Amino acid sequence: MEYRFAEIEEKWKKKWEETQLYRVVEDPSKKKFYALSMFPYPSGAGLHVGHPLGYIACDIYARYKRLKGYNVLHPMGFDAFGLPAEQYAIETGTHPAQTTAKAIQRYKEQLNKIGFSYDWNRQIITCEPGYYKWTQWIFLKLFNSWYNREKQKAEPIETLIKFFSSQGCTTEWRQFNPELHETFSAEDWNNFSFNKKERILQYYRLAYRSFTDVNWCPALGCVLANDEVKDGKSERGGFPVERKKMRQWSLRITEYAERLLSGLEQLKWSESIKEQQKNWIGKSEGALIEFRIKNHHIGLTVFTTRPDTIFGATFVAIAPEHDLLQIITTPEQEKEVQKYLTYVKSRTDVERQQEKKVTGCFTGAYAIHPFTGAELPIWTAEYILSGYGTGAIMGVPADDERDKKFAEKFNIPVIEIIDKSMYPNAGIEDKVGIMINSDFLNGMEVQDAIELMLKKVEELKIGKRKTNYKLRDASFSRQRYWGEPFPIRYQVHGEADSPFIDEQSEDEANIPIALDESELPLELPPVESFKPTGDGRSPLAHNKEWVTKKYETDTMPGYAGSSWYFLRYTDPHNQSAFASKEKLDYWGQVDLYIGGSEHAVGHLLYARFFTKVLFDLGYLSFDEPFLRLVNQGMIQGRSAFVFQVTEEKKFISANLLNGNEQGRFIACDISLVDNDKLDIEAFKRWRPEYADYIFITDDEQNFKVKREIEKMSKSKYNVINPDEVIAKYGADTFRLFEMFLGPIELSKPWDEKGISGCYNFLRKLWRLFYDHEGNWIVKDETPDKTELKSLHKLLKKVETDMEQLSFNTSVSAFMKCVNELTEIKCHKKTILEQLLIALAPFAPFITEELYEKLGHANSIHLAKFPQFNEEYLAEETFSYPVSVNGKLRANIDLPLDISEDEARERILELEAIQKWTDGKPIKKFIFVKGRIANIVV
RNA sequence: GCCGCGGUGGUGGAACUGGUAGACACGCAGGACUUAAAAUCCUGUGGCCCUAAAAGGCUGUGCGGGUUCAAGUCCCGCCCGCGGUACCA
Repeated sequence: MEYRFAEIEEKWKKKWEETQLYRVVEDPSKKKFYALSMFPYPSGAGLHVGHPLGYIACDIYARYKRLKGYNVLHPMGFDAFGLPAEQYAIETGTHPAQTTAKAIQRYKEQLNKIGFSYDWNRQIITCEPGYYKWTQWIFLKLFNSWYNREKQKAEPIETLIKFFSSQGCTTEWRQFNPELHETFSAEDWNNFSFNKKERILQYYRLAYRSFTDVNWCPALGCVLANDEVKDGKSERGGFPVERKKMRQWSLRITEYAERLLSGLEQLKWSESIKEQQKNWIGKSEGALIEFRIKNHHIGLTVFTTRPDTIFGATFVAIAPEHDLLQIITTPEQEKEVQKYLTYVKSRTDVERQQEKKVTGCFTGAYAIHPFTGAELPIWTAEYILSGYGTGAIMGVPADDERDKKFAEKFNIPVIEIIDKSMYPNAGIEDKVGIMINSDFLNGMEVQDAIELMLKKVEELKIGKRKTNYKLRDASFSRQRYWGEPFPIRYQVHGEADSPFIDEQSEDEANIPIALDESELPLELPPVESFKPTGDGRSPLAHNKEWVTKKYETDTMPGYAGSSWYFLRYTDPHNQSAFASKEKLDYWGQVDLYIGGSEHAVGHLLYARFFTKVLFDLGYLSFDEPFLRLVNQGMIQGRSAFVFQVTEEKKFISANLLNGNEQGRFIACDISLVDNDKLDIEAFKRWRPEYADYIFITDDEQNFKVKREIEKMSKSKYNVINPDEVIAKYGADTFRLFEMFLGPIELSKPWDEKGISGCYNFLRKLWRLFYDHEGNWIVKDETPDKTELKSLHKLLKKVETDMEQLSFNTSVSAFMKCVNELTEIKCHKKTILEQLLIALAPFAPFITEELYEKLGHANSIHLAKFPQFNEEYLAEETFSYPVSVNGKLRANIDLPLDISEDEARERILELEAIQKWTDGKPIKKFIFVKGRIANIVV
């Protein structure tokens, strides 16, 4: 009987579904394990071979854990709200719900072919009202909470209201938000109107609406979060992004900066992802220092991480957007400053990033140096960012690269303050050296000077220690249709009190009112057009009923639903809670999370934030969602190109090109290429416009294409569809091969050449059970030592590999074991049975089939993973490599339990020893038992 | 620039705490079977030298140094590649 994978896989897919083999329920008698793959966004293009890599790895581990006796939660679902489906809807008019449903169906079909052990009963789809009801519910929790800095946790907004009504708000109050610019007494508070109170509360709510700078993408007609913008362009589509002030929703993630940072320590994540999150959060410790302004009563506060360098400060610079700029600019400089501001505004973000010009303008004002009393000119410059620190700096040209350039350009004096002669390799900004020209700091090491200056500044009350973070609040509204509606309605304007938070607002100037939980889900209504309105409002504004009801017309961003989906899997059908406490407590944190590293600062940070908030509010008993994170590498495609000669109807084979030809490379579909050879006729059918072109072939009549490794994508015609691979070799081979390609973290091109090795392996395995004539050749005999050793060597290897997810080496070990068993003609049942169980996570179909043939009524996937036994691995003799001065000379078999002295005797008895040592006396005899023997002469 | 990761045969990649570098697979070469091809099986396969052959020798993990009886692995100084990030004070 031959190994007929198609039949086998069809048979078991059906059976598994019928018997609900992978259904999992909470079972307190068993230890739980939660293995999760990042759920996909189902695009119309379907899966390519790169997508399942992480899923397969996760599935192997989940299956392994199950064999090890764990109760394993291994769910799958779909991230279904988002831009691509909506862009498609705008182009075609098809409702995104339809496109999405179709794509999901396709994805599921493809996934099921690969033989995953998902419990599909737990499937979740983020765009279904049953799911997004709870996304909305969580939004309400965010809206109705504030961050208590004293207790370092989120609390219901009621506690803040209670505080205000009994204590009011003073500048001394730790929670006082300087953005508010307002203090009040308890009595004031109690007399405030509803709108006024709400306006103040907006400064504390974890989800709040404000008028702020946002990344506006005109082409997409919507706002983007910082992590959705790359190099001044939108991550999706690559459209230019502008800075714009808009009224919109944000999440106060900045309050969690410190916890998001310190929480990383305990996590088993890759260094690179942790590092990326750390950089994104961007903690830096320094000081706020106040400079008095000449002829003004106000002060100017700067942020610096180098207070020690203050004696080197020769100017002060503020951001062009700084509030004080207009106030301090002198009449003489007024014109210049206005001119400069016009210039700054004309510069787009992209321009700013590409050409970093040193520009600036003197304001005419002077700051008074707090120690020397010197008058420092105040400049405004575009290199000072309004969003970071205080938007103002003290310029120290001697010790800061940018300040130095600035001073050089505008002829500002430099005062050297640090002697770095002791550190010849130190850069200008390195925190080393001895202080000079710095009054009471002179002679000190930089590190000590920083500390002393911090103390001094606080003592003199001209500043204080301050920790700054780069992390910004997360933009949370999208002027889009295909997303979760906000459970918010606006209070109709028209009352006496001030409109809304920002005075600039012009329309629907209202206070946002949270819907009641009982009103959820607030379902997404139908609209006539999916096009953005063009005036910055979402397509929901087209829906009259929606507008009449004063609902928020923006929708939530893509990451809303994906920031908590892992919690919903624990209890996906719950109607009365996002998940029950018991189930959340049982399944707890995700033990293993596998997904792409592109989510390093987006999804992974938001998910941690949501988890922490829910933890603070008492809904969870853990505040980190993902204990261990593994990022699978990308599988790249090998794109193919044909060379077309300029202005001639001619293509030239790539191996004939010498680089002097004039022409261009045209991407060609890789399905038309076999072993770099193009099927010319097929190419002409694919691209009829080239039907009458001439193809110059090489001596062997072959037309070769140029290959290039690129990201796999439909537009590059280099996509490999897993369905095709599975049809050709079967899912088991596909799974093995994806793992065999290399470590999962590694990016590598898909090269199908090697797949035959994996396919052959399975056929060799099959041959251990059936001979060429199809006779069953498994015997019920007692295994001997060699056979046991071969098996247990494998079992041990697999077990250690599993914990490191080092699946490529495991697959190799299986190959080696099967080779060995084939060689010694081992067809013994006990050996083969254990081999199958160990292999089951990797190749679930073939192992299931053979296991049944061995006479088992139960599924192999419910078996127990065989425990390796060290005894079988023990050697009787060991072949000691004997080296002289580190150079290997011979291998000598010695009994394993031989003592060191005896071994030395035996080695020294060897005749050849004289030759090796050249007759020189032996100085030392190094004897590493079980490893090596080395003689030093 | 800064941060992180890496550099091993023709290729993908192995190598536990420093201890016989190149497991496993592909590819390639030779052989068996076959009229032939495919498939399958067997043998060989880092490079160089020597040999009729066997045996043997030298060399070899990006480059240059160092520590050690022993270095792909540790230390110092470079080079290159990938990923992230950037007027963040």
